[in-house]
Amino acid sequence: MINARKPHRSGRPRAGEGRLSREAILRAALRIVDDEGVDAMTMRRLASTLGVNPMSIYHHLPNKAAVFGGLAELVFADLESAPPREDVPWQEELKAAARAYRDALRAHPNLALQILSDTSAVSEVVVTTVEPFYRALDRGGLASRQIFEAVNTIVDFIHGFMLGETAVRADTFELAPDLLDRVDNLPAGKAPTLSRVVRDLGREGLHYDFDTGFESALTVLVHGIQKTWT
Amino acid sequence: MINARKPHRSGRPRAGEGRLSREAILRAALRIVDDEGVDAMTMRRLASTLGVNPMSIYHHLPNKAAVFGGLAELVFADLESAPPREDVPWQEELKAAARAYRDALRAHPNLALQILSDTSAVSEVVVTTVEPFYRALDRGGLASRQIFEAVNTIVDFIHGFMLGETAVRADTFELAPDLLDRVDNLPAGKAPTLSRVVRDLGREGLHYDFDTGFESALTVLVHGIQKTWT
DNA sequence: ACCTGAACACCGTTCAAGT
DNA sequence: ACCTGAACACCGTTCAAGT
Repeated sequence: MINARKPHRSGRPRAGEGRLSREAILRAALRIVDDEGVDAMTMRRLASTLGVNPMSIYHHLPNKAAVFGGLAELVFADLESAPPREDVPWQEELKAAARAYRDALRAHPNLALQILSDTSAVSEVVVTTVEPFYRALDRGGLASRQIFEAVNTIVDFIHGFMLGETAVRADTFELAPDLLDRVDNLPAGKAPTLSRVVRDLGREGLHYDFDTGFESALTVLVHGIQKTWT
Repeated sequence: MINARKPHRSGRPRAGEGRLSREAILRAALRIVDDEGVDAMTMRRLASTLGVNPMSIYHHLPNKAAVFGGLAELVFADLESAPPREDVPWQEELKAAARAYRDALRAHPNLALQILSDTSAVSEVVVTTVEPFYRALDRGGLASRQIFEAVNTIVDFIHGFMLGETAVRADTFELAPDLLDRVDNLPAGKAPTLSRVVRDLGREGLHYDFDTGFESALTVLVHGIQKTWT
């Protein structure tokens, strides 16, 4: 219970004292989520951080879901300012859009899962956030329907990727101890190809690097879009 | 509180009466999740369905997270029996693996999000479940490292796709009313390409079909893998 | 209009006690 | 060994009352 202030006594806030506002509440909520994770972000905890009665929050946001919805906005707000770049091939522009999108989610790892699983938050925010993808693919000469499908594919990939990335703390993690063990403990012949691949990679020191994995996937996706639709 | 049985009186279960077991608990839990969603699946509710004291469950599973972990196993268990098929090109085998993986998750839409966001559940289960992907790509002639990256890309895509698909009830939903409205309400010039594409699609009746979107993405991914690594 | 206090209907889990 | 009952330390939210 760090940062807790005494609740006001009843009635209007004293003059000069910062009053509660949607923005102040969301800022405090984001801090809690970033520092301690989504489970720590309870309405009671949030109120205590703000030095306020739990119920006061409900005058600015209708419920807890709305708090997380507001946080989704906050996270994607950083993303809207990416400037058009016509000095690189459209393929590079597309990759840049994907990297920016990933970075926005990565800036608040504890929040990513919450955002990705909140339908209304995602759809609300994705709309205003995908323009760079659309622009790049438009420059690539794709038809509207193709642009639409391609963007969905890339965005879905990024979401799935972030699910994995934000679930793990480090940028790089050793699959070897974990994965090799598990594969070795499988009944013989259960997953022969998987076993062989994992052992092959084990030799070169099986570590997984998220940046490399992301770039590798972007290459595949861009190649695929090109081959399918240009 | 449908299906609730009277709790036993204290002591051992009467002879002949089905005793509590990990399996019976998980089956009941899956039923609750499928019927009423993850939020309804509380330990107390689960116990009441089983006609048992809430604490009895803890003798078979250490906590609530373990219950959901067990459910993840259950869902993926259906997947392990897919037979090798060498009568189709490796590209088709790869797509078939992806479709089977999606179907397994789709069979329990309410559980999908829970599974996807549970790191330990996913990693535990994915290992035994990805062999068909590995086999297909091996037949495609990719090197171990490339197989590894390609599988990660596809699986991440499927996860992201399922995030979207399971968040929405219907197989098909009309983007038009929602999306068109939202795009029209954007400040002029904010997202010109997105606006144009959405209006283009609006003309042909902008509905989104998950099956079509999934197949379209598979084509892109397979093409991309081919172009990048073969 | 904005904030508070008490209360309601829940949670997951620990712990000691029953048989 | 397996199950129970009571209790602990929480939740989100409603509602009536304060200023």
